[in-house]
Amino acid sequence: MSTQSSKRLAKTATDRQSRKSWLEAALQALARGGIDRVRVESLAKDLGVTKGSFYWHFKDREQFFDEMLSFWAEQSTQTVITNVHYPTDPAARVRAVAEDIVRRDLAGMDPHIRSWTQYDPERAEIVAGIDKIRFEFIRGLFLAVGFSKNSASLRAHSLYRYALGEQFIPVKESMSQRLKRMKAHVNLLLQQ
Amino acid sequence: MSTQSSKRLAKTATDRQSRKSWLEAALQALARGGIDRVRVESLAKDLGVTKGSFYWHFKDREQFFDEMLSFWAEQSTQTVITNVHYPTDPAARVRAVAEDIVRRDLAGMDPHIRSWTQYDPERAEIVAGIDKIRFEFIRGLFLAVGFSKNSASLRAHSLYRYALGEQFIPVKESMSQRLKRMKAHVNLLLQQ
DNA sequence: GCCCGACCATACGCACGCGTATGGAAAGTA
DNA sequence: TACTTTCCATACGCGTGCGTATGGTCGGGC
Repeated sequence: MSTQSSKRLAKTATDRQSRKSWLEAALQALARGGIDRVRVESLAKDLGVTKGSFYWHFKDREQFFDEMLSFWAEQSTQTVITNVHYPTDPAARVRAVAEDIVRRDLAGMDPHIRSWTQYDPERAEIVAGIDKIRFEFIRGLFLAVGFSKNSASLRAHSLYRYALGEQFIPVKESMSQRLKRMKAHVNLLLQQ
Repeated sequence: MSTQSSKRLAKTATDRQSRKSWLEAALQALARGGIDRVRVESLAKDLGVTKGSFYWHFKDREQFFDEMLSFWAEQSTQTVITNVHYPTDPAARVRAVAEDIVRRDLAGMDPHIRSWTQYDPERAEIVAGIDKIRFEFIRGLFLAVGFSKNSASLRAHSLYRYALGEQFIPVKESMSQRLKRMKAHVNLLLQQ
């Protein structure tokens, strides 16, 4: 029984791959049309298979949604915090991270994830956890610059909320414009 | 034929009232569960009537959605810009408006409207129009303080995006906390 | 008192999409 | 080669919710 369950947990490589392709297709669909467009038969069509595959890999749509959120959370925190070969100068680090946020967010999933999970308390809680992690990371950057705890919190809030707000503005703007504004905004935050 | 059409346009008072009650119920439902929960039979139940009423007042769900958006846009721009007996001192005006934004947004429809219209280009365009109006209003406030065109634009962007980002943070925070942070943020923007 | 139009109730057809049941191919295992 | 496991295809039942068709009620003009 223990061997059985362990074998059950240790999925094969193709299994993982197939699951992953479902999740990736789902996030793409989410970004294009919201959670309402994430439908198993539609995704199956995109992947060139049928529902049979879906219900082999996943229990049902709800559990699939949970995995979507985990999938996003994982690759989201990774790209933000870990993958950093940023400058050592504290102020320069802030600028570099801010630029990265703009760049990542343009093709980002954040607004779609939020628009979706907003009405589901449990999932909203998970997103709030991600927010907290990111916030603390940014706050640490400002602390390193030399701001007081309160000042650093305030500036981290300003930066994070600015980035969030930026995502929900559906203006057709070039990335350079957004980058330019973000730089100016960061300049304000780094003052004094 | 002209009398007929004019009579068709001039709805009765109860007619208007009934339509309005449908729209108000719809916005409430939108705020609670997103556009997916805005369903005619559900709204009918809330209003204590049946679908018959809905399809008497509105053509179909899509047209009803259009009216929802118009309804929100109208009362949204009104409360933001027109209804102002704000201080005359420019800087004080900025602070007063910023506070009002926080207060209004806590019970606001903005995130729900955005989460909904985001995936519909035509409706997103309408929301973008509202954004523009608000932005210009805020920009005018900073111009009145004495900032240059560029500086005023930047600061208006920062303020508006901050407010937007704030709406999408589902943290259980008291209004006083949010107000406090907003004040601090505005202080940053009013510097120099 | 009759009629007409405004307003809503009731009942139905229909599409869409979820989940399930079952079959089948292909690859591994003995 | 027989048997099992993995993975997907096919077909169906079923609920939900939209739109429509039709009937009913009630007040206001003539």
